Amino acid sequence: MAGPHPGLLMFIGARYVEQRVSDAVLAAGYDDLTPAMARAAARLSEEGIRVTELAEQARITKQSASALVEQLERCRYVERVPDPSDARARLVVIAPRGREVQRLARREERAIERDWARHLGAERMAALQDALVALREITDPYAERA
Amino acid sequence: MAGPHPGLLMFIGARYVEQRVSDAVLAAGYDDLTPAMARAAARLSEEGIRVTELAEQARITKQSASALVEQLERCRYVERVPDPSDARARLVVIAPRGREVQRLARREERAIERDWARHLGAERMAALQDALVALREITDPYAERA
DNA sequence: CTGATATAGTCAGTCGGGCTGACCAATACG
DNA sequence: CGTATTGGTCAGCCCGACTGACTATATCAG
Repeated sequence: MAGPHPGLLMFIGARYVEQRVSDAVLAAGYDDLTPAMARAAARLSEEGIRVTELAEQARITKQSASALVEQLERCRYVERVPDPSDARARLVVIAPRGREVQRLARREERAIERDWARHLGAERMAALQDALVALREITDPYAERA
Repeated sequence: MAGPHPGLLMFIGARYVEQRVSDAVLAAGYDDLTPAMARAAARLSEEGIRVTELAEQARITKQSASALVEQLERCRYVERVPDPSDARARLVVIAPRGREVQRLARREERAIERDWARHLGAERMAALQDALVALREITDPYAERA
């Protein structure tokens, strides 16, 4: 009776979202963005961030983060500028091309939410969101930012 | 207001489950099981399955599946026996050592469910499960088995 | 001030786990 | 039968993680 484990169901849902967003981005002609690049780029803004900090947030090594940023730079999704407050560091800043993709991705995410709400009904959708947020308190104690 | 996207929240939850189960398995001394091997092994039973079929279910190529089965066999988690109904094929069958790990993993999953239920309360937990199952209808139309 | 330590980042090398393409062996079928 | 299909392997590639060793700058204690 138990049915599939909620962890598996969440995995399926998460995979669906990633696939659909990635398809939308690809369909819009951004064919040089790998999933790993996209995941890193999602955390960038005009503000700028250091490679080390990015690595911590994404929970990868700074070497991996550095490699991803390099690719992103080559494809003109980001730029690297010197950090005025520390000569050792450089800030990774989102570039216009990167912003476009971020906007696109967010639009697709909103579309997914609408689809889900339509399928579940507003009430169950709210309950889902509520439970997921509450669960995060114990599954992600170190609070990664959205 | 919008809050984090449900897809991201599901990703966090799924990652938590995978990590915790994998930790439990490791702590029990099964240190030669990689995540990919474990994912493949989860789909095996005494019944036996062909590599090609396993590949389809896991959505990887038969070459990848074949490599994983080879590793699993080397570590004595599975055995390969000839398929009596087709001389080309061989059946991948779970071995005793593999069964042990499966039992261990299921036990940990149940523990996670208890923890989650305690944190959310029975009602919200049920609502979560309900919504996730319903959502699967549109996020996994080709119905992968648990 | 200076020397020790910490921090930002890179270089080099490894590994796991996906992928494609080419291929072999057995089976099924017109 | 001969041809197409199917189960599976072999070979080679690539991406994205990892560790370890290193440079350059910053910071802090004495």
